[in-house]
Order: sequence, then C-alpha cells, then structure tokens
Amino acid sequence: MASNPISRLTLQRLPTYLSYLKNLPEGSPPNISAAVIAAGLGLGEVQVRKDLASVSNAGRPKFGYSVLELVKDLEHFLGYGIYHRAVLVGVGNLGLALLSYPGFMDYGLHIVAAFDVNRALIGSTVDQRPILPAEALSGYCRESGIQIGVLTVPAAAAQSCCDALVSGGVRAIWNFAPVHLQVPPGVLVQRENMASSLALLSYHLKTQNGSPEKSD
Amino acid sequence: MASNPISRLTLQRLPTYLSYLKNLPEGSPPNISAAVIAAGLGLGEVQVRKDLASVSNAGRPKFGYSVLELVKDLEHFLGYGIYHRAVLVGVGNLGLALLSYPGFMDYGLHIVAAFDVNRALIGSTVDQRPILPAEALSGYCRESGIQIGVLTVPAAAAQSCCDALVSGGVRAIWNFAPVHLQVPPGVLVQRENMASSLALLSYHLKTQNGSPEKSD
DNA sequence: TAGATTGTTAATCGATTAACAATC
DNA sequence: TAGATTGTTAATCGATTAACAATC
Repeated sequence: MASNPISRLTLQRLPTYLSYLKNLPEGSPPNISAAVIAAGLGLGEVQVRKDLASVSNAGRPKFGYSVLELVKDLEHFLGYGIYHRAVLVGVGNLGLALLSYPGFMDYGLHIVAAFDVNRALIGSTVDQRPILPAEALSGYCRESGIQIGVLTVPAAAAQSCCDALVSGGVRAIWNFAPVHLQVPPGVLVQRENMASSLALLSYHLKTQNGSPEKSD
Repeated sequence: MASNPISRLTLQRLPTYLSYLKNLPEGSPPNISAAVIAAGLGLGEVQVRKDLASVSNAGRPKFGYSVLELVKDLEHFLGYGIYHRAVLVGVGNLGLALLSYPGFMDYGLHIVAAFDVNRALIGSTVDQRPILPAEALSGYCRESGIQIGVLTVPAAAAQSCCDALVSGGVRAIWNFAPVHLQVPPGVLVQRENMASSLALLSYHLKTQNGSPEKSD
C-alpha cells in the first residue's frame, strides 16, 4: 500500500473494483488474482495491480488477493459507511429520478431534502424528503451541515443555485446542468456530462457506418 | 480544420463548446475569441483553439471565431439533426427518468421504445413510447433498425440484455449498470459511472475535511 | 505596418504499459 | 527450490501546455 497521492483515474476505478468483488458468485475461492479481475473488468493486469496496491496490502505473491481483505480495504478507503448528507436542487424529470433512486445510499449519498422554485411542488415530499423553496437553500445547508449539492436545474439557473450552495457551506457539487460553474478554491464541481457520452456514441456510429476504415 | 483523427477527450468537449455558444446572451458580438470561450468554460486557451481547429475553419487571426460559423461547424461535426433511434432497457427509477427526460432530443437521441420484464409495466406507454416485453428486444431492434441501446437494468441482468441488443444489430450501448460488458469488436459501450463521480466527491470531502494540507 | 489573435510544432505532464525485481 | 504472482522501476503513449510562426 503505497502512500503517494492517488491518481484521479485510479480513484474513479476503485468503486468498480469494489462492486466487482462484492458481486462475485457465491462459492468463489477466497483469493483472486489480478489477471482474473482484469479480465472481468476489461482492464490491464498491471493497471489492476497498481490501482489495488495504492489502497491495499491484500495481495500476496503466488496467492493473489484475499477478496475479503481487499473489499475491506476498498470500503475503508472509499469511506464505506460514511454517509454524506446532500441536497438536490431542481425537481424536474431528472431531479425527481435521482431523488427517487434508491441506489445512491450504496455509495454513501444521503439526499435529505430537495429544492425548487415551483410553488406547486413545494411542501410535498418524495420518500419522506421535503421539497422546499429555493430561497431557503443556503440557510438550510448551513444549518443542517450539508456537504454535497446535487444540481439538476436548467442551465440558466445553475450558477445562482451553485452560489447559494457555496454560501451555505457546501464544498462538493455534483452538476448535471450543461454549464461550467464558477466556484471558489476548495469547492469541487463534478460535472456529469450526458451530452459528452452521447457525442462518443454518435461519433462511433457515424464513423463505423459511413466509413468502414477501422473495424475495432 | 485539421483532418487528423480527433482525440477522445476533444470529442467529449465539443458538445460543451456548442452549448456554450448557443447560449451566449442576446446581442453578443458576432465574433468571439478563444480566450473568452476558455474563460467561460474553465479551459486552457490553447486547448480551445486546438479543439476548435479540429472541426472548424471559423477562426480568423485578429477577429476570433465567427460564432454563427462555429456553431454550424460543430453541429455538422456532431451530426446535429441526425437522430439516432434508440431503445431503453429496464424501466426502473432511473430508466423511467431517462425515458421521460425531454433533453435527449437536443443531442439527437430518440428513444422509440422501452423494454422490461415486469408484466405490470408491459403494454403501457410513456409519452407515447410503448413498454414492451424483454423477450421482444432483439427482434424489435433488428426490425426497427435501432442504433443505440440505453441500459438501465440491474447489474445482474446487464450482460444478457446487452447480448440481446447486440444480436439485434445495435452497435452503440449507453450502459448505466455498474458492470463491465463483454461485446464483440465494432460495438461501443459507453459506461455512465455514477459511483465514480461520487467517489471523487467524497474523496474530496475526506481529504479537505480530515487533513487541511492542500487547499486548492 | 503593427498588433492581435489564430494555428502548429515542440516540450511537458500524467497515465498506462512493459520489463523486471521481490516474495511467498 | 522452482514457479506463480505481486509490486515497482523504466519506457511508452496520449493529452495538455508553452513557445512560436502565420495571418488578417
């Protein structure tokens, strides 16, 4: 377990390893090799070893990794069991979906309230979480010690909502709006860019259909 | 406009440029410089010029880029106006949300049908798109010439649904399930990894909170 | 022409991969 | 001990950035 700063891309792969290991079929052997993990996830073998070495000592030459130990180390590193209280801003189609999605709890995200400008929504609840007026956003975050803001508002509203989150003390923002947000140092914005993904897919179709130059 | 193969990361940034340019305030000047775009999107100035040069000739020394021309070139490159017919597999929380989300049309994604195993859902429609039985997936794709499959099924079902899509002739898959999919050459899988994003956010909070070594 | 701004070539940086050393 | 597999050091690759040339 090296203690150099972990690389961004390694960090992004860690949840994938964890989920892979936790979903190994019943009755799998207690140890697993980097080669098997790599094949299962479509990664390079060396990359797997390097990634895992950055958070764990569970690997032993000749035996591979103890699955149990590796899971424990990954969970520890990723802060498994530590829940981050979050708010969601913008209860439209996407926002409502994320709000209703039970899977985030598995990743430590606990959305405790939602905010919107639509008077028709305000006052109702989604799975016991209240929908509150946007004006209350900043104060609520500060009083409740909210750590993460999930932004699912239209592009035009994103920056001002972001400002409200920041002034409420939030320092990590998950941004689904298709805009770049200006934030002070110390605040991380992670943009989830659906349009980028679709650009890759549609470019693939274009180049594969139109011109059959490359085939893999 | 260089005609080298475009880099993956450049390609992913192109929709961002397009959206930025299209949302410029009314009455903005007809030309814009790389420096302004870079500042607006939080990118490097040289990177912007290089990215744009890969798809457009709209830049002129001393004047910057003609916004109109640049928009046209980006739209052309990204295949604006070309709709890809898609199916969505797995009408759970997330699937239903994506199905209801009107924004994808802007990116050329046209979901024409959804599939699920839940008999209670089959036969109903969402915004005029039918929910059909999973058994019909492969045949439907082939008959309707479906190009893109959106996978929002549980991890355990992902590979078999993927196989059905592939055997139906689909060659681009947008995978929201937290698993690696095995596909034959020529088929592109783009994985949308929510857990990775959350890992970055929560690691940021951990390092910023726990140890105040670095502050930017 | 001079100056601003683009486009490109070369240098740097970060991540992946290859080669190898360590170890059970 | 020999062999399998991990961990690490060095080489490669791809993307970004810096320096500069081109041009309006």
